[in-house]
Amino acid sequence: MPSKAQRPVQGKRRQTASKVRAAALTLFARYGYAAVSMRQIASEVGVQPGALYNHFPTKQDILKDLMLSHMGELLTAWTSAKPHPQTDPLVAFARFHIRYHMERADEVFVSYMELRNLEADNFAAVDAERRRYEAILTGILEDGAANGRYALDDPKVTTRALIAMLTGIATWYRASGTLSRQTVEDYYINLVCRAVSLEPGKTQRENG
Amino acid sequence: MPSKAQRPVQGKRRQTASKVRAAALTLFARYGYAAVSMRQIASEVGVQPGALYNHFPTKQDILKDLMLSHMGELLTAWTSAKPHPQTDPLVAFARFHIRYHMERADEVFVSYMELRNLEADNFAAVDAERRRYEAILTGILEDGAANGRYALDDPKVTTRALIAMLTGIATWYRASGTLSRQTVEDYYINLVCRAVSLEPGKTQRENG
DNA sequence: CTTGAAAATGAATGATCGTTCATTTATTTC
DNA sequence: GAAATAAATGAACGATCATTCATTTTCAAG
Repeated sequence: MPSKAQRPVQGKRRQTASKVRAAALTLFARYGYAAVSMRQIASEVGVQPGALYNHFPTKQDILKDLMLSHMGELLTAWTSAKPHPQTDPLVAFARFHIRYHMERADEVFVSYMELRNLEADNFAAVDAERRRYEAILTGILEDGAANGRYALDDPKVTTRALIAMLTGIATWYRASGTLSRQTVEDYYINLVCRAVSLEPGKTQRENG
Repeated sequence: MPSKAQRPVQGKRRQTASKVRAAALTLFARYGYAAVSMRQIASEVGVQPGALYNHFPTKQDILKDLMLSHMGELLTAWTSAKPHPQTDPLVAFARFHIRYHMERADEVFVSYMELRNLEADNFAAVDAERRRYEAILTGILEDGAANGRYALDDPKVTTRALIAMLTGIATWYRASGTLSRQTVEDYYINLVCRAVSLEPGKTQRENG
C-alpha cells in the first residue's frame, strides 16, 4: 500500500534500458569503453549479463546509443536555446557550450574519448553530428568576422581552438572544487572574447 | 660482407626494446591501450608474444615507459630550448608547445588519452610531471600579469584553457592537409596573445 | 484469472587475453 | 673458438571476454 500511487508509467519495460545506459556511461567515462566488460555493466545494473541483450544487441550498440544521443541532445538543446536577443552570438554560444558541458562531464568525456572505439558506420554518424555542431560556431565566427565585430585568422581553425579550450573544462572542473560554475564560465567567456578581440564590455549586440 | 660496416652500437640488445616502444606507441594511439593486445604488439615488431617479456615485465610497464618518457623529454626539451631572448615568454612557450606537439601527435595522444589506464602509482608519477609542465606556463602568466603585460582572471584556469587549446591541435592537424605547420602555429599564437590581451605586434619583450 | 509476450536467469560457447616457462637460438665476452 | 649470457621460440596456463540460448520468471492486457 504505497502512500502515493506508484507511477505505472510505461511499465518497468524501458526502465532497465535506461539503467543500462546510465551504468555504461559512468563506467565508460571512468575506465574507457574497451576496459569495461558487459559483466561489469550488468553487475552495476543488478542483473545477469545475458539480460543486457534484451535491450542492446551488442556492446558496441550501447556506445553508439550513448554518443548519438549525446550529440542529438546537444544539437537540440542549442536549437531550442533562446539567449537574450541582445547578447553577442559568440558569447551566447560559448555560454551555452560551457554550461552544457559542465553539467554533463561523463557524456562529454565519453563522446570525445571513445571515437576511436566506434565501428566505421557509427563513427561516420557521430562525426557528422559533431561537424554539424562545429559548423554552428564556424558560422557565427564567419558572420562576426565579415562585419568586423571579431578579429580572427581562419574561422575553422578558430572553431577547433575554441571548442578544444571550452570542452577541456570537463576534464578538470569538479563541482567539489573551490571555483563556482559561474566563475569558471565568466573566466572562459573573457578568454573567448579576447581571443577574437571582442571587448568583454561590448558583448551586447548593437542594433541599427 | 656489408659495403659499410654495420653499426655494432650496443649490439642488437636495445634494438628490440625500442621497436616495441615504437609499435606500442602507434597501436595505443590508434586503438587505445585497452584495445591493443600484446600479440598485436609482438606481431608488429615481428616477434613472438613471449619475447616482449624480455624487455618489459608487463603491458602496463610499456604504457608507463611511453608516458614517462614523453613527459621527461618534453620537460627536457623546454629546459634546453633557448628562444630568442627578446621574445615574450608566453609567445616563446606557446611556440615551443605547438611545435613539439605537432611533431609528436602519437605521443601526445597517448599521454592524455591513456591516463585512465595507468595504475595508481604510475598515474601519480605521470601526473606529477604534467603538473610540473603546467606550472611553467602558470609561472609565466603570473609574472606577466603582475607587471601588467597580460590581462587574465586566474593563472591556473588560464593555464588549463591555453594548454587544452594548444594540445588540441594534435587531434585534428594532419601534415597532409592544406595548412602548413607554420600557418597553424601563427594562427594559434594570435589566439593565445589576444586571449591575454597581448597585442600581437608587441610580442618582443621590452627591456629597461 | 488466464494468456501471451517480454525480461531475466544460469549455464555454456568459442575466442582471446596477459603471462609463464622449458627449450632453442643468437649474441657477446673472454 | 668456448663459455656465458641474453633473446626468441612455441606451447601452454588459467582467466576473462562478448555473446547465445533453453528455461524460468515477471509483467501487462483481455
